[in-house]
Amino acid sequence: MPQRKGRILSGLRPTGKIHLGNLEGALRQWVSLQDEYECFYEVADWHALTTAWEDPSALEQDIRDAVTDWLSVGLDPDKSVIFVQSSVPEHSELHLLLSMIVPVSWLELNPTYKDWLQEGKAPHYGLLGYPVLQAADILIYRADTVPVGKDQLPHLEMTREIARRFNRLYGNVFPEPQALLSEFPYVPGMDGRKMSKSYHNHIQLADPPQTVQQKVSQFFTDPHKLRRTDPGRPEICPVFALHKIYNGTEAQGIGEDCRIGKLGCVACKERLAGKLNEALEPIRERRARWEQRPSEVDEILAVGAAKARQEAVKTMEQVRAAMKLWSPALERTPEA
RNA sequence: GGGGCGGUAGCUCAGUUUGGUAGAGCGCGGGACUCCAAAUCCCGUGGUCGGGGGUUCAAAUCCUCCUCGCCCCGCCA
Repeated sequence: MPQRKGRILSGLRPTGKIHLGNLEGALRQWVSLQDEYECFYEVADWHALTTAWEDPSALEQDIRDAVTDWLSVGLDPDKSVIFVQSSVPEHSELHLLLSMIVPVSWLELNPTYKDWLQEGKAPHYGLLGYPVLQAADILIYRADTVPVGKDQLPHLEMTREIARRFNRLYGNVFPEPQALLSEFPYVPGMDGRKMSKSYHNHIQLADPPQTVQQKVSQFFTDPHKLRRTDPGRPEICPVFALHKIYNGTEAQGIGEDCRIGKLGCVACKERLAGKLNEALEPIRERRARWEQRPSEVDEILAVGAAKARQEAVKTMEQVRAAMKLWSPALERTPEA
């Protein structure tokens, strides 16, 4: 293995087939980091349970769909460790131990938690502890680098504080993970809000060309541009935002033509759909191949889990030693 | 363990007092209008009324048992 810059842990909750927002917000960067860093990419199925606990029955398929997409966009199991969080039970042990040193007051500031309360919903233990589990995810691999967007910085700061507190109390076990800050293009959905599965405004990588075309035609546009020849405002148009991502060479001209009323929205959308399908086609082809080999996907996850677990087990040995915990012969497993 | 409140459309809820054809808003689908989309207007889709049993000509509504959820109190660790 060549010398790498450091070790990365990143993950996504398995929400099924991934969409353009996931692709631009995380996966594209994951792919590009594979050669420079030692990468651990996690399917955070326990995190998904914080909202899907009532009916987890779809999780299994969602995990398969997500990983199939990950592989289709170029995550390479020979370069990166691709695994499912719950396949590495050591995460839960570290989470438990960390939960002892995390004041509840830190967690009550979490915006997600506060929103939950605001909506009058009954919060549960797991939701409150979400940031602790995130910290465990990162620290258990002794990752020193975490790729994040600006909005995710506070979450990483929590992990750093937890690591500092642990290291001060018990000894220096964890590197304090650094943010690998990067600018992600804003990916709007069909209604102009941020693309998200929960808004139902998303375009999936697995969508067939006709579906992509249809969804693009349903995109929100500048409401001032009522007629084809009316001047539009590309800066507020989600279709233009996507042109900038997927039609880099023509985007500027399209923006100008829109602004002077030379280009109508129908034509503009048709051109975008074409570019989008051009970009998605190779992904779709690879996806079709992976779909025919589900057992290979399972095998990749099994190998990934074994590699991940190897590191996690090592970390937990250090953690138990640092905390001077009772340490029986854990290797002795019950007779089958 | 005790008590209070609640479960009605995909979502938020009204309707229960006084039994009489199950509603509204939002969402969703279609249409009109628009180069699309949005907005607006029109039309439509919407339900084991948590479950069983009972009273009654008739029960979302009254009685009863059960179940689930939230809150408060008590007890134990």
